[in-house]
Amino acid sequence: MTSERRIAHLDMDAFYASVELISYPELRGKPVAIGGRNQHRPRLLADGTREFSRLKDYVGRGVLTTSTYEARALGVFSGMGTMKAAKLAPDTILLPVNFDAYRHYSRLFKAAVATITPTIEDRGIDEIYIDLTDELDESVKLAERIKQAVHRATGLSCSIGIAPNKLLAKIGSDLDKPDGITVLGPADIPLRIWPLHVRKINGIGPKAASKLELLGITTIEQLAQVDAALLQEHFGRSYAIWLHDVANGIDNRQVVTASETKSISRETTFEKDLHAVVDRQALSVLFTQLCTKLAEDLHRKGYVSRTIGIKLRYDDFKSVTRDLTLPEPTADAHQIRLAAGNCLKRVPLKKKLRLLGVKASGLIDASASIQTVRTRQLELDI
DNA sequence: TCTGGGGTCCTAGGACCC
DNA sequence: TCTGGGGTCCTAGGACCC
Repeated sequence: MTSERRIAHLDMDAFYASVELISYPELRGKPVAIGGRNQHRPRLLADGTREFSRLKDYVGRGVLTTSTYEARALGVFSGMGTMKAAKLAPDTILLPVNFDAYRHYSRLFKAAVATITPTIEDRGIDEIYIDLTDELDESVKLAERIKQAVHRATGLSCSIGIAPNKLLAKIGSDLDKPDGITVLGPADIPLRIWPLHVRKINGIGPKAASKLELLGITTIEQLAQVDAALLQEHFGRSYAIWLHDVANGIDNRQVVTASETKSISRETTFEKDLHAVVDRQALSVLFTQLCTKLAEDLHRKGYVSRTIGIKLRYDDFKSVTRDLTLPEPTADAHQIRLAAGNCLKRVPLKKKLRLLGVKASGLIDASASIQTVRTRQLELDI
């Protein structure tokens, strides 16, 4: 017999923006957007007050990472081009991203949750899943305790959804934001899940959603009731089965508490598009810098990599990748640069480029790798 | 004034080996 | 000489997520 699971999804409220407000409390209640580079760091004036950049001060490429709820009310959202946001709401305060601070608060809130309950799955910097099945307390009580612990540790609020699986818990945490608690059971599927747009399902992105829309499907209810054969025609067997399951609230994924890093990468979008021939010198310098940073990342995290890859994005936004598996794993900047250079030779370079990236995959624990090298050395000696 | 950076997972074809 | 599957590795691209 299987007992009903109890899964929570915890999502920090406007996380990056909320962390910034800890440093700049005078911005509380104002529209604030996060994005862009360091020249938009606030300046301390002689009278002790701070002067902030505004969206209208921004020039160049880039998107907003997030915004406060006040900015969202003006139509300024994460992922939006900064220039576009500036047109909509020119006087919105602009702050540069400060990932070190976000990582710090991320560690704090996760540690706080861990003092309440141990089975936690990391889902990035600002969200986690928690398996509460073995906890004794009632769900709302538990959620309140977790929220209190997070608030004590960080001063920040979060929203929590509790449901029989990850899919519903994730949808639930979004239903009462910010600072909410939502508990969903099977009976809530037709009442509270089916009226929602299919995009609320984690795993249905823009492409799948617009394909569904062409079939006349926009709500989860319509997806739940569509003929299975029609879905298979348009999406292939396994994705069609998955769509049908999630529309009916079915999701058997476990909460996974440990996972291994699969790849590490560095990429950069240029201020202006560059051409492989005309801007050869500048590109080469950037390319080497990326490889050096990647090598540092590998060293710091204790990995060596068997497969080095590159990514290019052209001015028409199309991208290509190439990769190369090496005979021996490496974390050496020069080796990485050589391999990446070889990859670059296999790519068309007529169009202008807007992005260049380098990636290390096939990661092996560096200390384990030393062992295999020693073993091989011994075999050679024999 | 379009569209960042760092990830994961899936699919699919070809090489190669048994 | 021709004809098989199966399994694994490598590569490329794409969708999606935070």
